[in-house]
Amino acid sequence: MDLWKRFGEKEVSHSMAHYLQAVASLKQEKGHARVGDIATHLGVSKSGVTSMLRSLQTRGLISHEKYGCVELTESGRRLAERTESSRVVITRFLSEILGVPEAVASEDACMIEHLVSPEVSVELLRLTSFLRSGHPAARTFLEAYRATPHACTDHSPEACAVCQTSCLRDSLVRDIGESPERTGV
Amino acid sequence: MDLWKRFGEKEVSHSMAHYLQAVASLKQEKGHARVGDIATHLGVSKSGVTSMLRSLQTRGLISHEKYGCVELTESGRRLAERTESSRVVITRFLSEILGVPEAVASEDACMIEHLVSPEVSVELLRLTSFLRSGHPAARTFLEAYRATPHACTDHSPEACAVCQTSCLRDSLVRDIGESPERTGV
DNA sequence: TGGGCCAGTTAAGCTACCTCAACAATCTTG
DNA sequence: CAAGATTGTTGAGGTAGCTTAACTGGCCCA
Repeated sequence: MDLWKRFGEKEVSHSMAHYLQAVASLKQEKGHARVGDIATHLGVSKSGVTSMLRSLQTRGLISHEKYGCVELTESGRRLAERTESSRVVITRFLSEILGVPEAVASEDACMIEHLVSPEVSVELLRLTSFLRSGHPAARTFLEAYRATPHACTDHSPEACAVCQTSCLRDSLVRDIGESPERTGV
Repeated sequence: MDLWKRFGEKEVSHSMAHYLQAVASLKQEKGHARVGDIATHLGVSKSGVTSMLRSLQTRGLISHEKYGCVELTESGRRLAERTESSRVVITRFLSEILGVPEAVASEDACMIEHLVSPEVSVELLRLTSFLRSGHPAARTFLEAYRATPHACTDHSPEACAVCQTSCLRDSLVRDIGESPERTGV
């Protein structure tokens, strides 16, 4: 089970995904993306940008020549778009369906957007979309769901359809609020 | 919007989370966790384990003295348990509710388990649990949901309750299957 | 035309996480 | 109780992704 090692084998790292998104968003905003713009946008040093651009170019995701503007290649553009879509889909699911605070939803989505496979994102979109569609079954379900407290509040694994040997909820709830304070959206 | 920079400020990295889980699982399995066991379990070198143990000890998550067994501290144990619970919750949601293949669900869960906040995990558990509870509204909903194709299949953003300006689904589906082959569960 | 200035690059250094190779400590066994 | 095998540590080296400091390229203007 060396699944965990694939973390380092992802197409792009968390940083890379955000550099790509920065380039895409700057191009859209001001028509071009330069080293300084990217540095400002991401809050990193210009030299950090230069060296990251080198490695993105090696991977064929951007093109950039000395002192020139940065361009996304076709695969870079697709990757940036996909990551962006994942982020939107995840954020909306977390805040509108699960009902977690906006700040938590945004932060979590930002952390995992580049790690979630497109298969999962597209199904998450389908679920969110159906629940928001106004379909009678969705409407009824949401009402019942909002009205029902968590089955595990009585700490009996038998009451919960997911917990098996021990109550999974216990190990989760005790850490809520311990995370670093999240600044407003 | 320096949200993305918090990636590096997480309590533990992906690797650390898996080292902690390895220690927990080895202790449960064989009563003790030694450097060699951990190395084998994770598929890394023993020297890699030694140095990671040093940094986990610095963070107060384990205790380990030269040539001795590794012990989780209280906070290490809690963190390991929480990560493990998140993984189980996420995996079950992805495969049982979203219906993505087991291999995809496991891999995605493994990638994000340590990044998802407990607030989100606990709500995900609540949703999964309610959907599996057999509650009439849940039953009806699942039936209708399984029977309804994705609203965006006609590529009209208007048809989808989530897509706004452009169809989010388009940028996701085109990359499905491009990910590295996933070996069986 | 030669300052001055800003953008961008290079260089050196840091942390994290891994590797392999060599050495040291501990355990096992004759 | 001393080989010898096993287990663990140290050390050097590599990649990724940042930092600061110093240097260079290109432009504008008196």
